[in-house]
Amino acid sequence: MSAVRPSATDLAALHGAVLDWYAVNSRPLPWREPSCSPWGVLLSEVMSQQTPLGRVEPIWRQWMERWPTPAQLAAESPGEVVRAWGRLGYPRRALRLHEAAVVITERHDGEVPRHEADLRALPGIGDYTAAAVAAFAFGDRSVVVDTNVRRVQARAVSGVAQAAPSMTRAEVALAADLLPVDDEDAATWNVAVMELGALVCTARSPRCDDCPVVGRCAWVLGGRPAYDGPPRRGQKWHGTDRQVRGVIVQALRESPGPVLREALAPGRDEQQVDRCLAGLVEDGLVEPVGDEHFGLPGVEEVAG
DNA sequence: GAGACGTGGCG
DNA sequence: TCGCCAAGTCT
Repeated sequence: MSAVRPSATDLAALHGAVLDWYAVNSRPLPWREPSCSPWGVLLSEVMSQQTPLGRVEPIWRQWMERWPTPAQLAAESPGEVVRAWGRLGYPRRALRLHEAAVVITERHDGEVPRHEADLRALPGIGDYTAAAVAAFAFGDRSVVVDTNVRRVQARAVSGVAQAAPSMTRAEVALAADLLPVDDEDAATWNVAVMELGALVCTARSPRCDDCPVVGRCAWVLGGRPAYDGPPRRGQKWHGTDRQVRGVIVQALRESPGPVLREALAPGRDEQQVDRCLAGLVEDGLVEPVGDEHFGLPGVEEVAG
């Protein structure tokens, strides 16, 4: 990626256009309310990893109702947390959220840490989420780079149809260059660029007619050239361990207590089921109970 | 750094 | 229909 960097004048115009657009077009998500706690913000960010926001919102509301503080989640059994995760996907996130709640309770006096480095040290919190929580919960001038930001930057600044398969240092450096100097503007800018990527500068069919920066978009100005980088690795699904793991965990979510091994994933290859079970136990998502049963961790009541 | 890791909706 | 994709993280 070339080290394109807009001039100060262009940068100011870019900031103005995007911030104005956001002021009018932002979605009223509950975790964007000023009254939302840092814990609520952290929850929303982890739930949103690789997951459409529409699916996140109802679960987020349930969690905030049930566990309004880290200490309350920490006091819950991991299994009930995995159950409450529902079908959001990647249930290890639920487990890590529980672990993070324990760490916050024991080492941070029950308060979500406000510094990016401390956030980054929590289980399940990577570079993106640490920066996002620091920015959105505490108003930090952190550099937030997610898939939306990467795509908007790729098009508007670098002039290519899409970003590379994995994030580069150059992309982070560019995002840092684009960040407004003012703290408050920076925090809004971070969420505004993400929102622009989510609503207008989308992956499939970007709505350039509705874009506040179409007039200064390097990709549009360059005639919207097709992507010519390395292909993204496609994810297999049918028949994979991943699918069987999903079947097993869902069966356990639907049962009040441990389930007989044979009833976990009926009709599936036995060897594969055993392998997946071993992996799930290793991950802490499933717990063996007695000789032939498996349950969600810490959920011991036997099904009728 | 490549690959694993859920789930469901959309073009 | 079916591959692509969605506010990534961890090993």
